[in-house]
Amino acid sequence: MSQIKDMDPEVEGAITRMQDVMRRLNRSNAAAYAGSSFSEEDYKTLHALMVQPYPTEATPAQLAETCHVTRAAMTSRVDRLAEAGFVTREVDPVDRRRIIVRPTSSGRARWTELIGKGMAREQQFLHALSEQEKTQLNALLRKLLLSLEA
Amino acid sequence: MSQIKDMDPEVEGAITRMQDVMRRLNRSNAAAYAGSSFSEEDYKTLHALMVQPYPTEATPAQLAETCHVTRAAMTSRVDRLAEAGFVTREVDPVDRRRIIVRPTSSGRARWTELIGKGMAREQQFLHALSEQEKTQLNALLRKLLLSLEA
DNA sequence: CGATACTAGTTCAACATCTAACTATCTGGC
DNA sequence: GCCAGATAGTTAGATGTTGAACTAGTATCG
Repeated sequence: MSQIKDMDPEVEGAITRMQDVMRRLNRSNAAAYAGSSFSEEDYKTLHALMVQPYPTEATPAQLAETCHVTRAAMTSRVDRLAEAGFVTREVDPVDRRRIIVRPTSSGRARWTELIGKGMAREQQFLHALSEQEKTQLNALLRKLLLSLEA
Repeated sequence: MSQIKDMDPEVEGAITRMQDVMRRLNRSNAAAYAGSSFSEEDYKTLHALMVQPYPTEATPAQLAETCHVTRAAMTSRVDRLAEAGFVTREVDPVDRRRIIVRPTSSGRARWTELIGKGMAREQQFLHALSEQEKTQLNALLRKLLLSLEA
Protein backbone atom coordinates (compact mmCIF):
# COMPACT_ATOMS: atom_id res chain seq x y z
CA MET A 1 0.00 0.00 0.00
CA SER A 2 1.33 3.36 -1.03
CA GLN A 3 1.77 6.56 0.91
CA ILE A 4 -1.52 7.87 2.20
CA LYS A 5 -1.42 11.56 2.79
CA ASP A 6 -4.31 13.60 4.17
CA MET A 7 -4.80 10.97 6.82
CA ASP A 8 -5.72 12.01 10.34
CA PRO A 9 -4.98 9.19 12.81
CA GLU A 10 -7.47 10.53 15.34
CA VAL A 11 -10.24 10.53 12.76
CA GLU A 12 -9.34 7.12 11.43
CA GLY A 13 -9.02 5.77 14.94
CA ALA A 14 -12.26 7.15 16.26
CA ILE A 15 -14.26 5.85 13.32
CA THR A 16 -12.59 2.45 13.24
CA ARG A 17 -13.08 2.06 16.97
CA MET A 18 -16.69 3.11 16.88
CA GLN A 19 -17.32 0.57 14.13
CA ASP A 20 -15.56 -2.04 16.20
CA VAL A 21 -17.58 -1.18 19.30
CA MET A 22 -20.85 -1.40 17.42
CA ARG A 23 -19.84 -4.67 15.81
CA ARG A 24 -19.20 -6.18 19.22
CA LEU A 25 -22.46 -4.85 20.59
CA ASN A 26 -24.40 -6.25 17.65
CA ARG A 27 -22.70 -9.60 18.04
CA SER A 28 -23.47 -9.67 21.72
CA ASN A 29 -27.13 -8.92 21.02
CA ALA A 30 -27.31 -11.43 18.19
CA ALA A 31 -25.84 -14.09 20.44
CA ALA A 32 -28.51 -13.38 23.04
CA TYR A 33 -31.24 -14.31 20.55
CA ALA A 34 -29.43 -17.18 18.84
CA GLY A 35 -31.09 -20.54 19.23
CA SER A 36 -34.40 -18.94 20.12
CA SER A 37 -37.34 -18.83 17.73
CA PHE A 38 -37.68 -15.16 18.65
CA SER A 39 -35.26 -13.09 16.61
CA GLU A 40 -33.55 -9.82 17.33
CA GLU A 41 -35.65 -8.16 14.62
CA ASP A 42 -38.75 -9.47 16.34
CA TYR A 43 -37.60 -7.87 19.57
CA LYS A 44 -36.73 -4.55 17.99
CA THR A 45 -40.10 -4.38 16.27
CA LEU A 46 -41.94 -5.28 19.45
CA HIS A 47 -39.88 -2.72 21.34
CA ALA A 48 -40.72 0.00 18.84
CA LEU A 49 -44.36 -0.81 19.47
CA MET A 50 -44.12 -0.95 23.27
CA VAL A 51 -42.31 2.37 23.38
CA GLN A 52 -45.26 4.17 21.78
CA PRO A 53 -47.15 6.61 24.03
CA TYR A 54 -50.49 5.41 25.40
CA PRO A 55 -52.43 3.73 23.91
CA THR A 56 -49.68 1.29 22.94
CA GLU A 57 -50.35 1.02 19.21
CA ALA A 58 -48.81 2.06 15.93
CA THR A 59 -49.11 1.77 12.18
CA PRO A 60 -46.58 -0.29 10.24
CA ALA A 61 -45.22 2.94 8.78
CA GLN A 62 -44.51 4.34 12.23
CA LEU A 63 -42.81 1.12 13.30
CA ALA A 64 -40.77 1.12 10.09
CA GLU A 65 -39.53 4.62 10.77
CA THR A 66 -38.65 3.85 14.37
CA CYS A 67 -36.78 0.71 13.33
CA HIS A 68 -35.10 2.44 10.39
CA VAL A 69 -36.29 -0.11 7.86
CA THR A 70 -38.61 0.28 4.88
CA ARG A 71 -42.35 -0.32 5.08
CA ALA A 72 -41.84 -3.36 2.90
CA ALA A 73 -39.56 -4.88 5.51
CA MET A 74 -42.01 -4.02 8.26
CA THR A 75 -44.76 -5.92 6.49
CA SER A 76 -42.92 -9.20 6.92
CA ARG A 77 -41.77 -8.32 10.43
CA VAL A 78 -45.32 -7.71 11.56
CA ASP A 79 -46.39 -10.85 9.68
CA ARG A 80 -44.07 -12.91 11.83
CA LEU A 81 -45.04 -11.27 15.11
CA ALA A 82 -48.76 -11.61 14.33
CA GLU A 83 -48.27 -15.22 13.26
CA ALA A 84 -46.57 -15.93 16.58
CA GLY A 85 -49.36 -14.19 18.45
CA PHE A 86 -47.36 -11.29 19.87
CA VAL A 87 -49.24 -8.52 18.07
CA THR A 88 -52.59 -8.02 16.36
CA ARG A 89 -53.30 -6.25 13.08
CA GLU A 90 -56.51 -4.29 12.78
CA VAL A 91 -57.84 -2.02 10.05
CA ASP A 92 -58.31 1.56 11.26
CA PRO A 93 -62.08 2.19 11.03
CA VAL A 94 -61.46 5.92 10.50
CA ASP A 95 -59.05 5.48 7.60
CA ARG A 96 -59.36 2.05 6.09
CA ARG A 97 -55.99 2.25 4.37
CA ARG A 98 -54.29 2.16 7.73
CA ILE A 99 -53.44 -0.85 9.84
CA ILE A 100 -53.18 -0.55 13.59
CA VAL A 101 -50.71 -2.86 15.29
CA ARG A 102 -51.17 -3.65 18.97
CA PRO A 103 -49.31 -5.96 21.33
CA THR A 104 -51.13 -8.96 22.77
CA SER A 105 -50.70 -9.79 26.44
CA SER A 106 -48.29 -12.46 25.29
CA GLY A 107 -46.34 -9.79 23.37
CA ARG A 108 -46.25 -7.49 26.39
CA ALA A 109 -44.98 -10.33 28.54
CA ARG A 110 -42.26 -11.23 26.06
CA TRP A 111 -41.10 -7.63 25.84
CA THR A 112 -41.03 -7.22 29.62
CA GLU A 113 -38.99 -10.37 29.88
CA LEU A 114 -36.45 -9.24 27.28
CA ILE A 115 -36.09 -5.52 27.98
CA GLY A 116 -34.45 -6.17 31.33
CA LYS A 117 -31.93 -8.56 29.88
CA GLY A 118 -31.17 -6.14 27.09
CA MET A 119 -30.45 -3.29 29.47
CA ALA A 120 -28.33 -5.52 31.65
CA ARG A 121 -26.34 -6.46 28.55
CA GLU A 122 -25.84 -2.81 27.64
CA GLN A 123 -24.72 -1.90 31.13
CA GLN A 124 -22.32 -4.80 31.23
CA PHE A 125 -21.07 -3.63 27.85
CA LEU A 126 -20.11 -0.20 29.18
CA HIS A 127 -19.14 -1.24 32.67
CA ALA A 128 -15.47 -0.46 32.05
CA LEU A 129 -16.26 3.24 31.84
CA SER A 130 -16.87 5.20 35.02
CA GLU A 131 -20.01 7.28 35.39
CA GLN A 132 -17.98 10.33 34.58
CA GLU A 133 -16.53 8.74 31.48
CA LYS A 134 -19.96 7.65 30.27
CA THR A 135 -21.16 11.21 30.71
CA GLN A 136 -18.14 12.46 28.83
CA LEU A 137 -18.73 9.99 26.00
CA ASN A 138 -22.35 11.03 25.82
CA ALA A 139 -21.42 14.69 25.65
CA LEU A 140 -19.04 14.08 22.75
CA LEU A 141 -21.58 11.99 20.86
CA ARG A 142 -24.29 14.55 21.46
CA LYS A 143 -22.13 17.30 20.09
CA LEU A 144 -21.24 15.17 17.08
CA LEU A 145 -24.85 14.31 16.35
CA LEU A 146 -25.89 17.91 16.70
CA SER A 147 -23.48 18.85 13.94
CA LEU A 148 -24.65 15.98 11.76
CA GLU A 149 -28.29 16.96 11.96
CA ALA A 150 -27.55 20.13 10.05
CA MET B 1 -45.05 1.36 28.12
CA SER B 2 -44.68 0.40 31.71
CA GLN B 3 -42.18 1.43 34.34
CA ILE B 4 -38.65 0.51 33.33
CA LYS B 5 -36.40 0.23 36.29
CA ASP B 6 -32.74 -0.69 36.16
CA MET B 7 -32.34 1.81 33.36
CA ASP B 8 -29.24 3.98 33.22
CA PRO B 9 -29.83 7.03 31.00
CA GLU B 10 -26.12 7.46 30.37
CA VAL B 11 -25.81 3.89 29.15
CA GLU B 12 -28.96 4.10 27.04
CA GLY B 13 -27.90 7.44 25.67
CA ALA B 14 -24.37 6.47 24.79
CA ILE B 15 -25.46 3.32 22.98
CA THR B 16 -28.35 4.94 21.17
CA ARG B 17 -26.14 7.81 20.08
CA MET B 18 -23.36 5.56 18.91
CA GLN B 19 -25.86 3.60 16.85
CA ASP B 20 -27.20 6.83 15.44
CA VAL B 21 -23.70 8.08 14.59
CA MET B 22 -22.83 4.84 12.82
CA ARG B 23 -26.12 4.86 10.92
CA ARG B 24 -25.37 8.32 9.63
CA LEU B 25 -21.84 7.39 8.69
CA ASN B 26 -23.03 4.31 6.84
CA ARG B 27 -25.65 6.33 5.03
CA SER B 28 -23.11 8.92 4.04
CA ASN B 29 -20.80 6.24 2.68
CA ALA B 30 -23.62 4.42 0.91
CA ALA B 31 -24.68 7.67 -0.73
CA ALA B 32 -21.14 8.19 -2.00
CA TYR B 33 -21.33 4.92 -3.97
CA ALA B 34 -24.97 5.17 -5.05
CA GLY B 35 -25.47 5.39 -8.79
CA SER B 36 -22.04 3.97 -9.46
CA SER B 37 -21.48 0.45 -10.73
CA PHE B 38 -18.80 0.17 -8.05
CA SER B 39 -20.39 -0.70 -4.72
CA GLU B 40 -19.32 0.04 -1.18
CA GLU B 41 -18.64 -3.66 -0.64
CA ASP B 42 -16.41 -3.62 -3.70
CA TYR B 43 -14.47 -0.77 -2.17
CA LYS B 44 -14.14 -2.36 1.22
CA THR B 45 -12.91 -5.59 -0.31
CA LEU B 46 -10.43 -3.78 -2.51
CA HIS B 47 -9.29 -1.74 0.47
CA ALA B 48 -8.73 -4.86 2.56
CA LEU B 49 -6.51 -6.10 -0.24
CA MET B 50 -4.57 -2.86 -0.74
CA VAL B 51 -3.90 -2.58 2.98
CA GLN B 52 -1.99 -5.87 2.98
CA PRO B 53 1.77 -5.62 3.57
CA TYR B 54 4.01 -6.01 0.54
CA PRO B 55 3.51 -7.86 -1.69
CA THR B 56 -0.06 -6.61 -2.01
CA GLU B 57 -1.89 -9.92 -2.10
CA ALA B 58 -4.17 -12.01 0.06
CA THR B 59 -6.25 -15.15 0.16
CA PRO B 60 -10.05 -14.90 0.18
CA ALA B 61 -10.00 -16.13 3.78
CA GLN B 62 -7.75 -13.25 4.84
CA LEU B 63 -9.94 -10.74 3.03
CA ALA B 64 -13.03 -12.26 4.61
CA GLU B 65 -11.57 -11.87 8.07
CA THR B 66 -10.50 -8.29 7.45
CA CYS B 67 -13.94 -7.40 6.10
CA HIS B 68 -15.75 -9.31 8.85
CA VAL B 69 -17.76 -11.42 6.44
CA THR B 70 -17.75 -15.17 5.85
CA ARG B 71 -15.59 -16.86 3.24
CA ALA B 72 -18.75 -17.66 1.35
CA ALA B 73 -19.58 -13.97 1.06
CA MET B 74 -16.03 -13.22 0.00
CA THR B 75 -16.30 -15.67 -2.87
CA SER B 76 -18.97 -13.58 -4.55
CA ARG B 77 -17.24 -10.33 -3.66
CA VAL B 78 -14.04 -11.44 -5.33
CA ASP B 79 -16.11 -12.79 -8.23
CA ARG B 80 -17.44 -9.33 -8.89
CA LEU B 81 -14.11 -7.56 -8.55
CA ALA B 82 -12.40 -10.10 -10.81
CA GLU B 83 -15.23 -9.86 -13.34
CA ALA B 84 -14.78 -6.09 -13.40
CA GLY B 85 -11.03 -6.45 -13.82
CA PHE B 86 -9.94 -4.91 -10.52
CA VAL B 87 -8.32 -8.03 -9.10
CA THR B 88 -6.89 -11.31 -10.35
CA ARG B 89 -7.37 -14.76 -8.88
CA GLU B 90 -4.48 -17.19 -9.04
CA VAL B 91 -3.98 -20.63 -7.57
CA ASP B 92 -1.11 -20.75 -5.09
CA PRO B 93 1.47 -23.09 -6.67
CA VAL B 94 2.74 -24.08 -3.23
CA ASP B 95 -0.67 -25.05 -1.82
CA ARG B 96 -3.15 -25.63 -4.58
CA ARG B 97 -6.15 -25.28 -2.25
CA ARG B 98 -5.32 -21.62 -1.82
CA ILE B 99 -6.24 -18.75 -4.10
CA ILE B 100 -4.12 -15.63 -4.22
CA VAL B 101 -5.94 -12.41 -4.93
CA ARG B 102 -4.00 -9.47 -6.33
CA PRO B 103 -5.06 -6.02 -7.48
CA THR B 104 -4.67 -5.12 -11.15
CA SER B 105 -3.34 -1.70 -12.07
CA SER B 106 -6.93 -0.73 -12.72
CA GLY B 107 -7.81 -1.86 -9.19
CA ARG B 108 -4.94 0.09 -7.69
CA ALA B 109 -6.03 3.18 -9.56
CA ARG B 110 -9.62 2.82 -8.42
CA TRP B 111 -8.56 2.42 -4.81
CA THR B 112 -6.26 5.44 -4.95
CA GLU B 113 -9.07 7.46 -6.41
CA LEU B 114 -11.53 6.45 -3.69
CA ILE B 115 -9.39 6.31 -0.56
CA GLY B 116 -8.87 10.08 -0.60
CA LYS B 117 -12.55 10.81 -0.94
CA GLY B 118 -13.32 8.37 1.85
CA MET B 119 -10.93 10.02 4.25
CA ALA B 120 -12.23 13.44 3.34
CA ARG B 121 -15.74 12.20 4.12
CA GLU B 122 -14.63 10.88 7.49
CA GLN B 123 -12.88 14.10 8.40
CA GLN B 124 -15.88 16.13 7.38
CA PHE B 125 -17.97 13.77 9.48
CA LEU B 126 -15.99 14.56 12.64
CA HIS B 127 -15.20 18.18 11.87
CA ALA B 128 -17.45 19.43 14.64
CA LEU B 129 -15.11 17.97 17.25
CA SER B 130 -11.88 19.77 18.08
CA GLU B 131 -8.59 17.91 17.94
CA GLN B 132 -8.71 17.63 21.69
CA GLU B 133 -12.23 16.24 21.63
CA LYS B 134 -11.32 13.70 18.97
CA THR B 135 -8.43 12.57 21.12
CA GLN B 136 -10.75 12.34 24.11
CA LEU B 137 -13.27 10.32 22.14
CA ASN B 138 -10.53 8.01 20.97
CA ALA B 139 -9.28 7.50 24.49
CA LEU B 140 -12.74 6.55 25.72
CA LEU B 141 -13.31 4.15 22.85
CA ARG B 142 -9.90 2.60 23.31
CA LYS B 143 -10.60 1.98 26.95
CA LEU B 144 -13.97 0.51 26.13
CA LEU B 145 -12.54 -1.81 23.49
CA LEU B 146 -9.79 -2.91 25.77
CA SER B 147 -12.36 -4.09 28.28
CA LEU B 148 -14.38 -5.84 25.56
CA GLU B 149 -11.46 -7.82 24.29
CA ALA B 150 -11.31 -9.74 27.54
C1' DC C 1 -69.66 15.46 -8.26
C1' DG C 2 -65.82 13.73 -10.47
C1' DA C 3 -61.12 13.56 -11.96
C1' DT C 4 -56.62 13.70 -10.15
C1' DA C 5 -53.12 13.34 -6.92
C1' DC C 6 -51.67 11.45 -2.81
C1' DT C 7 -51.12 7.96 0.94
C1' DA C 8 -50.84 3.18 3.46
C1' DG C 9 -49.80 -1.20 2.97
C1' DT C 10 -48.42 -5.16 0.30
C1' DT C 11 -46.11 -7.92 -3.22
C1' DC C 12 -42.26 -8.97 -6.12
C1' DA C 13 -37.57 -9.40 -7.97
C1' DA C 14 -32.87 -8.52 -6.96
C1' DC C 15 -29.21 -8.64 -3.76
C1' DA C 16 -25.89 -9.58 0.10
C1' DT C 17 -25.44 -12.20 3.73
C1' DC C 18 -25.33 -16.50 6.60
C1' DT C 19 -24.99 -21.61 7.71
C1' DA C 20 -24.19 -26.08 6.12
C1' DA C 21 -22.78 -29.26 2.84
C1' DC C 22 -19.50 -30.42 -0.65
C1' DT C 23 -14.94 -30.76 -3.46
C1' DA C 24 -10.23 -30.62 -3.67
C1' DT C 25 -6.00 -30.52 -1.44
C1' DC C 26 -2.72 -31.01 2.17
C1' DT C 27 -0.71 -33.11 6.65
C1' DG C 28 0.60 -36.43 10.13
C1' DG C 29 0.76 -40.70 12.12
C1' DC C 30 1.14 -45.53 11.43
C1' DG D 1 2.96 -45.04 1.00
C1' DC D 2 -1.71 -44.53 2.78
C1' DC D 3 -5.69 -43.21 5.24
C1' DA D 4 -8.02 -40.17 8.69
C1' DG D 5 -8.56 -35.65 9.75
C1' DA D 6 -7.88 -30.77 8.88
C1' DT D 7 -8.13 -26.83 5.70
C1' DA D 8 -9.34 -23.51 1.45
C1' DG D 9 -12.65 -22.35 -1.40
C1' DT D 10 -17.10 -22.89 -3.53
C1' DT D 11 -21.95 -23.94 -3.91
C1' DA D 12 -26.84 -24.30 -2.34
C1' DG D 13 -30.76 -22.95 0.31
C1' DA D 14 -32.73 -19.78 3.61
C1' DT D 15 -33.26 -15.20 5.48
C1' DG D 16 -33.87 -10.19 5.71
C1' DT D 17 -33.38 -6.21 3.30
C1' DT D 18 -34.27 -2.74 -0.48
C1' DG D 19 -36.62 -0.28 -4.42
C1' DA D 20 -40.22 -0.36 -7.61
C1' DA D 21 -44.69 -1.65 -9.05
C1' DC D 22 -49.35 -2.45 -7.54
C1' DT D 23 -53.96 -2.14 -4.87
C1' DA D 24 -57.08 0.15 -2.21
C1' DG D 25 -58.70 4.07 0.14
C1' DT D 26 -58.68 9.20 0.97
C1' DA D 27 -58.23 14.22 -0.01
C1' DT D 28 -58.33 18.22 -3.11
C1' DC D 29 -60.33 21.37 -6.01
C1' DG D 30 -62.39 22.90 -10.24
